[in-house]
Amino acid sequence: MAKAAYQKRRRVGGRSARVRDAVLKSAFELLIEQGHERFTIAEVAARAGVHETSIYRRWGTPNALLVDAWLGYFDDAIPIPDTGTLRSDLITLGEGGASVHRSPLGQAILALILVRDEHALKVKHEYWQRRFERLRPIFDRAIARGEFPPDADPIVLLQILIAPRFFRLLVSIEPLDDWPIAEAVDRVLSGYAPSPKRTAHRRRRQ
Amino acid sequence: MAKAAYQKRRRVGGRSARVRDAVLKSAFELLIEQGHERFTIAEVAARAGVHETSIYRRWGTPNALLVDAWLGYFDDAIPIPDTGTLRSDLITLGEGGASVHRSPLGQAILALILVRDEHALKVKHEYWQRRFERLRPIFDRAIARGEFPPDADPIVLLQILIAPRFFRLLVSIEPLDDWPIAEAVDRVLSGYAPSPKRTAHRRRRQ
Amino acid sequence: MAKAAYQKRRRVGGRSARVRDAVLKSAFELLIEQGHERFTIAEVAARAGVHETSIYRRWGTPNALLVDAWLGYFDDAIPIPDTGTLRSDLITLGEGGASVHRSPLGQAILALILVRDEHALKVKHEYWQRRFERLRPIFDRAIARGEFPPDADPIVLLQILIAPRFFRLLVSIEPLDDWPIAEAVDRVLSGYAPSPKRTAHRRRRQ
Amino acid sequence: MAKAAYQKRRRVGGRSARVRDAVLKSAFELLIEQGHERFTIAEVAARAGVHETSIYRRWGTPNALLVDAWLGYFDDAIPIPDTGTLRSDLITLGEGGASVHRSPLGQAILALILVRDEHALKVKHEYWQRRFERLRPIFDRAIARGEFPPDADPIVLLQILIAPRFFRLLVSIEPLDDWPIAEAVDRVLSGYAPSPKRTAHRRRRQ
DNA sequence: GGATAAGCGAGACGGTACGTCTCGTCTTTTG
DNA sequence: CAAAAGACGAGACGTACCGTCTCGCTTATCC
Repeated sequence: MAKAAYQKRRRVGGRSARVRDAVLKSAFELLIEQGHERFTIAEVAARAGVHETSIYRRWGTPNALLVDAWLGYFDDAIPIPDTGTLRSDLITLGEGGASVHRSPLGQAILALILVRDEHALKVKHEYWQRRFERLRPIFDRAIARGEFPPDADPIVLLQILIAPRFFRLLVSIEPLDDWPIAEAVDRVLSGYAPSPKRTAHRRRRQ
Repeated sequence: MAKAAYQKRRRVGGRSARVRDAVLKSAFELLIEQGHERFTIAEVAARAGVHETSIYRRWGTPNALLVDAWLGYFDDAIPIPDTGTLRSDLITLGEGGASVHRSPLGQAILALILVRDEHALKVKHEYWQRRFERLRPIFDRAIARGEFPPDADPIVLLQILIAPRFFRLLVSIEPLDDWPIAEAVDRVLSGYAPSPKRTAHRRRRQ
Repeated sequence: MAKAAYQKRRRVGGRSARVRDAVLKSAFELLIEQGHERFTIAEVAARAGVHETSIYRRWGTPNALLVDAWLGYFDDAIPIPDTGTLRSDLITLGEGGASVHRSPLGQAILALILVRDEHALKVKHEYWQRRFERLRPIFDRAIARGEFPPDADPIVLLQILIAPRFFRLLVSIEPLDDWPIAEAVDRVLSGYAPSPKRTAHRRRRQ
Repeated sequence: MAKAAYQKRRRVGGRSARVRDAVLKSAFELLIEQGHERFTIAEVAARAGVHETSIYRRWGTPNALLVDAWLGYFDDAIPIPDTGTLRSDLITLGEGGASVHRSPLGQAILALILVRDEHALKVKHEYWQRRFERLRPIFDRAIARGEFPPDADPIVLLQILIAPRFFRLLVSIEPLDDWPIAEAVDRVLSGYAPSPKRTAHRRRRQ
């Protein structure tokens, strides 16, 4: 795994490691404090007490540094709920997401969205694949409880519920507070109710 | 109204108007061709045959120009459907959206999302408010046909259906083709079916 | 002569004259207050309550306006002395010059020196010709008193005595206070003393 | 040692030195060719084959560059004479000055006079102090020959003789050819003749 | 344990874009 | 119709940031 190789290479405490850690830490803090607009290599270097050139040598571009900082420090802020019912799990998830966006961490998320070079796109794609994978247990439990059809794609449901948050933040520019989380969950969940009439949509995603 | 006064002052065809139109046209074309990254005032000025200073005088910043160009030229690219059923209208809408994002116009839309200064945010908010207002007739007709409950907020439904497109484009970086438009419409629409069991959610939005 | 034509055109009291006077007045004040560096047409126009274009129409360039303002308002600040002896006259003259350069009016003088377009050069040349002509009576009186040889050129003497002031202000950048006015007058005047040994230099200037 | 040789090589042929030299050379040439009016950073950069930004980084303003170029390239163009008599030395000096002003180098001198920011003033003050200091040997020799009183300030005499040249160039706008160099020297020198009657003025300058 | 490779600090430079300032001209509007 | 008002063309200035390069030195690694 990447981390082991990294550990071996870095010999915790060496100068390189010190530089690397200081830069990533300063980068992430700067990202949260000032947002994407003011995220400059010069400022990161100054905060980290490191020369700009060292950053260019390692990361090459501000965006690569930004993505690296994001990856290193952005642990999944929203825990995976297990409340006993799917409806409640999904509502908890939605509320967690909204609260993250109200915290300063939200800056970092938005910042990353603005980065659209190839590397960042790849990183983000993989992040969300992992994220959805880690949410799958919610649906495994729901299926076991008979709350969710085994042949439906949970990712579609998740994206339907999660997407409006980003839509309102990024596209339509509306406050998140207005969004009726529970209503949305209920409306959408109806489409997954175990009804004899609705057997139409099978899993279409691999 | 402001527009009338402006029209009166500008005597369509005057030098100012010529400059303004040439700039906006060039700006929008550049935006579509090259995207946000390569959208520079110098290039717009060169294309429009206008001096850079004139652009700075009028718009001040590249972003302001970008927003103005977008407003002036981005007419609603997705027509408002009227196919006879709500389900069919919504699917048509979704397919229209997907096709727009596959066209070069999609560049312009993404470009605007990356602009997050105060003015741009205001413009985008207002654009989407109008957009949703103009889609309301779809639901008026559906209500008349008994396909949609009169006390539900159609905007919530619309955002649920539209948002995943942007989520996949901007956040999770997935192709739009994978998205099951019809399935999503059917799932969500179930939550609005005139069922005796589900009368819970009243309009909560003003 | 230009002045006559101007008088005819100006219609004392008309709008044009009002504009002209306001502009010249503001221009001269600005010149004295802020010096040549900050002398801009925009500022003059603002102070005079006149549109910039009006100034451009009349004067064409900032320098022309500056020269005109200088001409109109810079009356000879140093009176022509008549103290009874040539030595005393020249010392008085020198002290007058030094005191002018210590007053805000000195700004205006320096400002004009920095203007070196053709028109300004011509104006300045003529100004100094007139100035020297007006100082000639000092020497007429001195000749009558036997203090100055009738065949010497007084302008040479005047320039020798006046020039160091400008040299120190413009070239060697030294304070005027250090300059020994009386000593210089005495030293130079020795060369014009009616001595049997020195009859060499006749007038060589036309 | 290797390091010393290396240092030496680097200072002479390093990139920075190359840039610096090219810029100063181009700047001085431009100054002489085109005068102060057309002295722009862009043109200097183009001539030196250097990027404009590099000039801004080093010198900040056009004036600072101009002054630096002047300092670096304006060696004393007028040699210090030693002809055997003070009178002859001073006449030679005056003729040298006049001839410099007739050469293209005169452009550079006038250009510098127009620059009156703080730095330029300081540089010019120091330049003339040095210049006068370097002319002092003329008077040491004259004193030894009994041609100049040991207690008089030679700088006063020098300024009296040099100043008219600048006065006519800058202030009264008259040709230099008209100026009677020898007459002026003779007149002024009379004031320094070792006469028993004239013991008035002692050195007042430190 | 000494040679050697890798990385860092320091400083400049090339390059792109931005935004400002002033001058001078041109067009539009108005009295 | 002439002057006022307003916008534009032109060009220089100065700034910010990005990314590259060279050099000298320190640290880590390897034989």
